[in-house]
Amino acid sequence: VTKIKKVDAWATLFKTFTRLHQKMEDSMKARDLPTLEIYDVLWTLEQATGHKLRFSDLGEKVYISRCHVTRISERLEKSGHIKRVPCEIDRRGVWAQLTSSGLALRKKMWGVYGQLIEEQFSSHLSEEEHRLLIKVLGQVKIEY
Amino acid sequence: VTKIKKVDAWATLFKTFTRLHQKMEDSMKARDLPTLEIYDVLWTLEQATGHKLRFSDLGEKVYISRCHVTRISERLEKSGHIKRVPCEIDRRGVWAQLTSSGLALRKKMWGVYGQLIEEQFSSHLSEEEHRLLIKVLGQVKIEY
DNA sequence: GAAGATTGATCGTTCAATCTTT
DNA sequence: AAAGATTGAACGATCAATCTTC
Repeated sequence: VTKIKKVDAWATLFKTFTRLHQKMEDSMKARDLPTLEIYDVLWTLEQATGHKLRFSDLGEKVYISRCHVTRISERLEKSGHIKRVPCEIDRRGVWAQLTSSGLALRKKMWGVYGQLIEEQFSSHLSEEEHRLLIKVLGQVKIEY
Repeated sequence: VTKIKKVDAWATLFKTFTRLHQKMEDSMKARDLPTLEIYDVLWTLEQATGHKLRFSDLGEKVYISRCHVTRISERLEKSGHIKRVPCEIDRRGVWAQLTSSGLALRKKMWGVYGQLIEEQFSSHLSEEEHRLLIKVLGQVKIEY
């Protein structure tokens, strides 16, 4: 058993993820589809009750800042994939409401994204290895 | 043994890495240090023979585009961390030459970065788990 | 005063076009 | 013509300041 450097595990994680992610973004763009970040936003809205979330909640779920949520929502509204709806309960807030066009886009994106995950990632791993990854990476809790 | 969804492994990888990375970038910025991408550039130059690489080679090693290399090098030269040296053998090319100030910055960054890797990542994993991650993630070969 | 969201300004990244050398 | 690098323009992200509502 040879002694390993712990930092090599981090380096491997860094490089593997970064290149995989880059490759997927490239493939999405090549098909004129939005980024995976946008996919995350659409998917998060779809899962929410009523297909809507307040900007602040949306931002927390997908880990992006307030003004970034505003800017992304701006574009998504322009393209008709969400609608901004004033929040009646708390008039400071704004709902991001997924439209049927937004739902369709999410599904269309999944057609490509899901295939990329299979081809570029899952196909290289056994079921046991999938399980292991979930377990090991799940142990990593970020401390603030 | 419960059946798992393969996509959950990808989702875990995605979220864990993204948040870890974000947290580290925040910590670097909080100490007025450059991004991890810049760290990668400096470290790659330091490892190269003569502490220098042509822009095109540098770009390939750190997986960034030509014009991105130009822009980053522009800033690194302004701050004195690299020098642009015309390539004599092939006059189309330009060397990025690490300066002593650049080397010092790389080391200073490592003081923080190395600690972050330990605190936020390695400390949550056993040695065996480190080894496993390297093996499993190493199997993932990106296809173009 | 604090929380939610927006805006103008700034900064960094990316695209397409360009220039030089091979 | 192709490879290496650069540049202006467009685009996207981020910061600080602002506005409204709680």
